[in-house]
Amino acid sequence: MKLSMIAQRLNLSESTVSRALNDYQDIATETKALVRKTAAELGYVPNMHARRLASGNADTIAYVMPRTDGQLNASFLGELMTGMAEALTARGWDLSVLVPRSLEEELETYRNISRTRHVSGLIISRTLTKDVRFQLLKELNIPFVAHGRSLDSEHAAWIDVDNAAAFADMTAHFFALGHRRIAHIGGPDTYNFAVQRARGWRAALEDNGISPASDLHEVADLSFNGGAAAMERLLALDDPPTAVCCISDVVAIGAMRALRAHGLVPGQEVSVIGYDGLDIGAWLEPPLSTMKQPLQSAGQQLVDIVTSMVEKGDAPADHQKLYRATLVRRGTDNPPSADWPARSRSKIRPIINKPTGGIGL
Amino acid sequence: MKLSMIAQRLNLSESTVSRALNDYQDIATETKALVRKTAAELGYVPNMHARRLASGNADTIAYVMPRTDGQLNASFLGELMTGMAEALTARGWDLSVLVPRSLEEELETYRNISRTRHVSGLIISRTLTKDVRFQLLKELNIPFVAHGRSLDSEHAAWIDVDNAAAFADMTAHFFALGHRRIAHIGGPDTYNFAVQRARGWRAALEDNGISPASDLHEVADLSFNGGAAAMERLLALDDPPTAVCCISDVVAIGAMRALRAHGLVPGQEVSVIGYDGLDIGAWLEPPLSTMKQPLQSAGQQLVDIVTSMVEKGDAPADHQKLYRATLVRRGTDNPPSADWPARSRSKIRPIINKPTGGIGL
DNA sequence: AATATTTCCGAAAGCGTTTTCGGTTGACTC
DNA sequence: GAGTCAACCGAAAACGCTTTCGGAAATATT
Repeated sequence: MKLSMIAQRLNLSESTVSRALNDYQDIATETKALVRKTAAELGYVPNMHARRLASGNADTIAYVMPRTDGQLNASFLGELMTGMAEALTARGWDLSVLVPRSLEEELETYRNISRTRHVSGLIISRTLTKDVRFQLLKELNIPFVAHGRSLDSEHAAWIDVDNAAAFADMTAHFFALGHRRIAHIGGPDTYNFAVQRARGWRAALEDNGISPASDLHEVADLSFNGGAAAMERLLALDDPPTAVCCISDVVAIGAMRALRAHGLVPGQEVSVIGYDGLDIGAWLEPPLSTMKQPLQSAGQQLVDIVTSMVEKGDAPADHQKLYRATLVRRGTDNPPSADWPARSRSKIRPIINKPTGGIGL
Repeated sequence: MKLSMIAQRLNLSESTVSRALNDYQDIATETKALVRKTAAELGYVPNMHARRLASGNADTIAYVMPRTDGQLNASFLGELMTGMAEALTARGWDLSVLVPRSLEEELETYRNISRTRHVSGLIISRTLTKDVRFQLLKELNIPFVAHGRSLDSEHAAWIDVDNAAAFADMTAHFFALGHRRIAHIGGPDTYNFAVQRARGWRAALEDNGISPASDLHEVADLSFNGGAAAMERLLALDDPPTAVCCISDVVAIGAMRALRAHGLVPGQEVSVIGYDGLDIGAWLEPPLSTMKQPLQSAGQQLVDIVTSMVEKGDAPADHQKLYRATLVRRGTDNPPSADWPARSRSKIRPIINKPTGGIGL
């Protein structure tokens, strides 16, 4: 089933058939209809590789998947990729997945793409505060959109959540509940969202006349263990916090475990709010409050943006979109408790049972 | 940077250069070395589309991603895809992702692939008990490997976990702990793994001289809510179980919630074991015991199999591999409690607070 | 009615590889 | 020293489509 067969069958030239199928303007409307009809009848499907070789377009978007180092909130991944795949297949494009093993490999891959152009556009994620990829991709002239901002993303296309606003809201919410010692368990500065979230927390405190104590700002690994360890450090303070803003639900869950290990109940002595809106949070004891971002359509969005850039050559900076996260109150955010930390600190026991990886049968 | 340029530079023909780079036997070793050296120097990267058009090979494996309907344990997804992507890039192949919207669309996609061959092989997942895809893909002569078996997978390539053995182990473990009323919360029969797991549970009971009571076999949605609802039904029984084998961690987590809602503690009055080995389980209260399957290398495995089938034309049935899941004891599997269900059932309160989706700020 | 425009289609040159098929060499055999 | 064989390389035909360009027919313009 090649183009030539349908040409032969209709006594037309290949080029006419090709242009008819591609909706060129210089083909008579009836001819187009005829060609399309017989193409459908014959079950013709163009050969992608031939088409791509001839046209020079790859019709492929590659998603650069972050490596699953440690606990990545991969629930996220499924939704995102579903959105991307759907939007792309609707256009007849392909979704390809790249999982570079290192930054070097990633950059090298980009150089290759710029040579062969076997990928039309890229979607990158896990943006760093200082992220060399923005510069390189711009130089290489590869259309791309980032899921998350960076210091280097000023002239790039991106969609992101307003992390600062989200954490400002979270902090203000704690303040409104009556909390005054509001801590923040953040992440490494290398992640731009970590910087932004810390900034939001700090700004909200200052807005409410509180100067952010540096000992209330913990930096954690973005993992369960990281969250638990950070919370341990907060509890060891002379004047521990009554509320904690966690950079992610995973970290918050670790923090909750640390609280329980000391005989404390999350949302009672110490309130906790996470971020990401993971479903699992609703099933914890007590259910974890969180900030939910609207990522159901993010995949679609990202695809729309990058394909538009590829096809119409849009300026990257024309595609920058900021979303707002919303608070989901579930059970771990409550007014401060009267007897904390006033009550005897001796009640704080050391960790009892650190969760292990488990014991084989 | 095309093949011709490097040919010209060396005063060789294009075909010689091509064959040198592809390691043909009829090219002198020194020539090969020379060609490769200058190719590297010039930063030559072959044009994929040209190569694929000419050779007829797509060098692409497509992963048919299950739609994220409801709570899919997507943590799984990240690891799996990472494994696949790594194994493929090591070979210079591409990973493409398909997310069909419906079964019809999926089958149609396969027919297209068989026409254009723009995908060399497939990796399918979420296999159903009765799964038409096996038959179709075989007819279409598309190399593929399944992640999970089916009634129709006899002559196909697959890797899977021994679900029956896993649930037999789980059940036997409960028995060894002293439990006699051991329930099973399973999934819809359409999923083959649900059938197998139920079978394992039943077999282990019979092996231990217990005839599986049908009211101890619940079928649930594979979701938190499904698990909770199923556990509710079990608790409403005149003679409720003392232990529950759950088809997945997600379901088990829902079940735990239902227990708590009745003032019961998982692993105390009623023991619970899940399946999937989700990390999150270790951070629940109490930590959820589970069966862990070795899926870290599953992606790699799947790729190895399907590429081997594509390249060497291996018989599908030569690639069937069964893995064993292992029990991870964490805290919800304990000997039965003396005062359950003997103690007054009146203590079982109705549900207090069903977790909600949360309330917006 | 002659010229100028459209409208529509075919010819043909790519796109950058792979792969088959011979054709030269030079080395080996007897 | 003629014949045989390997070893090595080039010519050329694909692979199936896109796209430019020019030309013929049909229509519009003067």
